[in-house]
Amino acid sequence: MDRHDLLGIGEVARRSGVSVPTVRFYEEKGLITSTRDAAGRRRFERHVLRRIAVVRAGQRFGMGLAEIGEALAGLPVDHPPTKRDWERLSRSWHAALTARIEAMERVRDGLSSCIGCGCLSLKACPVYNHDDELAAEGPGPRRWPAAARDG
Amino acid sequence: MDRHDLLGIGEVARRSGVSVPTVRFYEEKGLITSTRDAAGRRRFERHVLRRIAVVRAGQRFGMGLAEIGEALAGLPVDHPPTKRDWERLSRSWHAALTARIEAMERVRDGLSSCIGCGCLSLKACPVYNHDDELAAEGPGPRRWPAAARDG
DNA sequence: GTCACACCTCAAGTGCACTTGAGGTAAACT
DNA sequence: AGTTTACCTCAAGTGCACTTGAGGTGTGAC
Repeated sequence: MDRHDLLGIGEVARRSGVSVPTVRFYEEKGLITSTRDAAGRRRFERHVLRRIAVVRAGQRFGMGLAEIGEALAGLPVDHPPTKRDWERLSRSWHAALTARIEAMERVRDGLSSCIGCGCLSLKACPVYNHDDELAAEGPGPRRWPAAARDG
Repeated sequence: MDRHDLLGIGEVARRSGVSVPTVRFYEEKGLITSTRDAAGRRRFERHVLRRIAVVRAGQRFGMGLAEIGEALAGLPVDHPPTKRDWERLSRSWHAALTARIEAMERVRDGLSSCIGCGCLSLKACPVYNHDDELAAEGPGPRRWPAAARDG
C-alpha cells in the first residue's frame, strides 16, 4: 500500500477509458472504492483499473451495473484480488456468457427458419413465441428481456 | 383488405404479447401503422403481429427501436409483406446477429484468457482494450456499446 | 499574485423504452 | 337506464447509466 502508486481520478479515467464523472459514478454505485488524500481528493489503487475493465466487459454483453456489482462483490475490496479471485469471476461469467450466446444463436436461427419460411404458426415459432412474462419487470429499457434469459 | 380481419388494439396486444400502451407507443414510433374505424379506434392489419414479433426479436439481441425501425422500413407498409420481403430482412439480420455473437465470443474468450491469466498488459488485453470511442455517443444507457459493434 | 489545472460537491438534465394516471367516448350486455 | 368493457388522448412518471452545469478548493508554474 505504498502511497506512491495510488492513482488520481483523472489518471484512472484516462487509463480505464471512461470519463471522470463516470469513475465517480461507479464509486457511488459501489463498483469501485477509494481513499482520500489530505486535500480530500480520491486516491485509487491500481486494481480499480481491472475492476472498471470488468465493468465494461460486462456491459459489452448486456449486463446491468447491479448484476456486474454482484459479481464484483465476490472480489476483495480491501486488498488486490488474487489470480484465483479473478479466475472464479471469469469462470462464472464464462458460463453466463455462453448461455447468452446460445440464446442469441437460437433467436438468430429462429429468425431465419421462421421468418424466412413464412410459416409463423403461433405455437411453434420461436420468434413469435412470447408466452412468457413480457413487460412484467417494471418500467425502463429492457437490456435483456426475460425471454433471452430462459433456458 | 376485408374489414373483418382487421384487429383491435386489445387483440393485437394480447396476440403479440405486449401491452396495449406499448402497441400505441410502437405506432407512435412508426414501427407499425393503423387505420381508424368510424368511432376513431385503431384497426390493425394482421401483419402488424409479425412486425411486432420482429421488434421483440430485435430487442432480444440488443437492438434499439430506431435500428429496428430502419430494418422494418425495408418492408412495405401498405400491403402485407411477401415472403421475399421477410427473407431479405432475415438475411441482413442474420449477418448482423452473427457478427454480434462473434463479438460476444471474443469478449468471453478474452475474459478467460486475460483475466484468468492475470496478465492484463494494457496493449494486448482484449478486456482491457478500450481505445475506441467510449462514452462518445451521448447520454442514456448503452445497449450495445460501440466496442461490441466493431469488426 | 494570479493563472491554469485538477479536483471537489450537489443538482439537474438526457435518451431510451416504456408505464401509469387522469379524464373522456362509444358500443355492448343486463 | 345503468354498467361494464374497450378504446381514446395527453401528461407525467420510472429506471438505468450516465452527462452537464454551477460554484468552490488546493497545488504548482510563471
